[in-house]
Amino acid sequence: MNKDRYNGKESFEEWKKEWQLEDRYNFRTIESKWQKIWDEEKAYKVEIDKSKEKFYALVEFPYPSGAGLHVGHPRSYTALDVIARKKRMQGFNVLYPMGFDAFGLPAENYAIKTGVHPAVSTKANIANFTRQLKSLGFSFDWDRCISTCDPEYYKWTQWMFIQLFKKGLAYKDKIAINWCPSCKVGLANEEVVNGCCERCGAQVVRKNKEQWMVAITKYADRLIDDLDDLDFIERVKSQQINWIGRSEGAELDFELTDNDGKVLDGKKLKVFTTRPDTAFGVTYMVMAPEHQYVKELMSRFENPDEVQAYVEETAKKSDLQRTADDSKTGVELKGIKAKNPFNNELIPVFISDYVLTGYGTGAIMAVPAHDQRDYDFARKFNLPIIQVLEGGDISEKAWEEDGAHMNSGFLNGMNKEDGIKAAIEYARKSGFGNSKVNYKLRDWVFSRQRYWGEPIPMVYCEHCGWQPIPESELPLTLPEVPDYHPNDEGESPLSKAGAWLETTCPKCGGKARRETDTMPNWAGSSWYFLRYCDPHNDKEFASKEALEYWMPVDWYNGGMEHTTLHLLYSRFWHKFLYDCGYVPTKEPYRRRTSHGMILASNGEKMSKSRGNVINPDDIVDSYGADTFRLYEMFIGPFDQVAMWSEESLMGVYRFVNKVYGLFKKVSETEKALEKDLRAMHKCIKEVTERIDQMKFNTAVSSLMTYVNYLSDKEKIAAELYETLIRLLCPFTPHLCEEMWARMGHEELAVTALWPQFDQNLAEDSVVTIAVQLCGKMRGTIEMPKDAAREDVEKAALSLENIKRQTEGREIKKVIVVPNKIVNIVAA
RNA sequence: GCAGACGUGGUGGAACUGGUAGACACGCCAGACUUAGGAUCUGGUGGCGUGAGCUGUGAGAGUUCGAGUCUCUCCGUCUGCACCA
Repeated sequence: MNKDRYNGKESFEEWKKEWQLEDRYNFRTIESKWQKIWDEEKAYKVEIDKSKEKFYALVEFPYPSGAGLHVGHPRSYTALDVIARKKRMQGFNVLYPMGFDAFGLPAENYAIKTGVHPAVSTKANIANFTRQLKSLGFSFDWDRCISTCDPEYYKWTQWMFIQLFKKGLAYKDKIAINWCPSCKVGLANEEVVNGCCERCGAQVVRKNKEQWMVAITKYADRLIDDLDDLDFIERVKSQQINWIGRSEGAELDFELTDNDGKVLDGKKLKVFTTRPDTAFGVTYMVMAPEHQYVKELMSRFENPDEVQAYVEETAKKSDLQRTADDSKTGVELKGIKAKNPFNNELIPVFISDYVLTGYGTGAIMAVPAHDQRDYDFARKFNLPIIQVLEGGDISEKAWEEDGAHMNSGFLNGMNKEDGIKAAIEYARKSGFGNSKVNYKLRDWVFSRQRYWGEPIPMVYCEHCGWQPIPESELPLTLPEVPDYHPNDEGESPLSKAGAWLETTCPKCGGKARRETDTMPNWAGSSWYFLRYCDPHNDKEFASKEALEYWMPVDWYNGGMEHTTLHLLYSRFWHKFLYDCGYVPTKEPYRRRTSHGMILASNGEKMSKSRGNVINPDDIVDSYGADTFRLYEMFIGPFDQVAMWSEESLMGVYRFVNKVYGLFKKVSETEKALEKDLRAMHKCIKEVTERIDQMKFNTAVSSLMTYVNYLSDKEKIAAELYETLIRLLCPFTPHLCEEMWARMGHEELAVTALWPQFDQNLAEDSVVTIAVQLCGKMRGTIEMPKDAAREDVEKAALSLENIKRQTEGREIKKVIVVPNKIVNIVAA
């Protein structure tokens, strides 16, 4: 017998004497007692058990920052903890793991400031997070805890990168990347918010650098199409689709010529357009200032100085400056023309910064009559505007709606769809173009000029180029470096790692140098849910058996801010592993939900600088973990933002104490009446359904209603109270565990069975029916459930109120909605 | 500008396929009780009206026996994307 459970007493009887004297709920001793017992008995440890149905609940693992847990974290963790606990009580084999996304910039910045090695501070932070998470009583299987900065973990992240490289999906390229001059680091498109660094807010500039890239664009179509079968909340789906930005159109070649129409050999200007059918309305062409032809043709221009000046001016601008100002600027490339392949007309060519180098081909055909941007530009530079779609007035602005084609040769009279088809067909036959799909999504910039990340397991050999290190040498561990500063040239601190850098080429055995960039912290989090399935495996990242049993994740909850970052990356990464045959499912997550943020009581974001941060430790200390958990579930609709309110928290605190106090009224001899059972079954039904629907706030109000009902009673039948304890257990496990033990149960409450409801008892036997006169409420009648229509009608018409008000009026019609309403329509 | 979500008491928010608007909680008011505790308990609480009653879900119209819910127009808030050809 576990003496801990009886507060050190020898028997249940002796312990009973102790708590019978207690009046108030002492959450401090009770919560820590059960946390210790759960820990010792490994109550949440889970193994593969094929006799049971599995359920994999997942929350985004935190970055272990020095600030500790934020009140936002437990909103997500408690929600899925409630779901995991309920599923466990319903007999599922539940995997609910936790770990740490431990590589990242703050640890490195801290190291720069203090000299403390990131590994040291990260370890301390993980210990603090673990303590905090345990103090909240989450049912994580701590034996499966992982950390992305652990070499045993990042060995596999590196291994997966090598697989990407081998399949040609990881490549080194010199491109203009987003460069944060403050962090001195390259950023992925997804990390740039409004032209600024997501992390520090500095304006991002373009910088040409050799970078490791990962070809996520190869998966663009599948990342869109496979969303169809997934149970993701709509805004996640639409944001991902929007971000990938698929658009169908055509690529067309426009030959470049000199002023007299003599074709310049090999210089065809390729453009992408979604409307090839408007080609007869093209009156000029525009290239991005970065376009390679600008450099290549410079000697031909009659105004090279002007062109060069514009190119330089554009290069100096940040992306933000470039997009903030939408007035059109540009320079004509004098001395060259483009030839419209549809009508062989010669048209001028410009450079302008409204054409982006990163999208399509970096050049456009301009149709000012039907595109507002082209229209603005044409007006400013006095270029002709030719209408080719009927229906609009183009004297003031572009006509961007649909209309039959005009001034368009063989396309005249066609609608949009046919016109596009015909134009592409013509281009294809004539050999100057074809249909083409374009994406806003860019390949993933995978290099970071940083210390605290996974080393990229590649070496450069003069003879053999980039080579992956042999897989037997993994993990390639992070070397020690004299200091953690990146330099202004954008070289990683690893470039100072001395002897570590020098190695031999795995192919030719000659001299080779290691890559010094590290991976972005989205790398480790792209596959962590796979490692949870088999976290201690040193032969594979996870065994086939474990992956086949546990995958996919059944329910994944996390922040909206990760929709186009982590969530997209990890779906891609997973699909890649699937294609290689390493994972059994083509998608990692079956269901994805998202919680709303928790704001300070005045509606502002909680932040250190505003000084309005609520520390979970303080709340646990003052009110207990159960109150904290329950409050976060009661605070409002789970998917919406919520404001922290200590006063509302008090209400929940009272409720928790009330449940404790109710125990005194529980009587073994008391029998539950039918009315009691109806209240109970109704509560079971509502709580069960509402948890599944993620309506935690109303699930809690059902429990409150039931508790209010019970507290009106003199004595409470044991059955009624036990059911309450089981229903409440996922929300407030410590309290429930204690009360469950006091009810005399030897097994843990967290392993108890989830109550079932009886549909007949969950509904009322007597219903209150509203009586309306011409749609206005006049009174109510009590009727047995499913009473006959005539009886209901009769009862309604005999209501005092109705009699009085219908006197002398003709009753035209009586509408009876069973068990709901009677509407009497009178003249 | 584009896309999406939303708008309900003093406050957070309930209301399943159109069917008693305001569940549950906070706050407030009145009372009880007390070895004073973050007390607790009882009753009340959308607005107007002594009352029967009237009125009420951002504004206006419409469909319907009946609209918070459906349709249209407008106003407002939030989120995401933003010169994507």
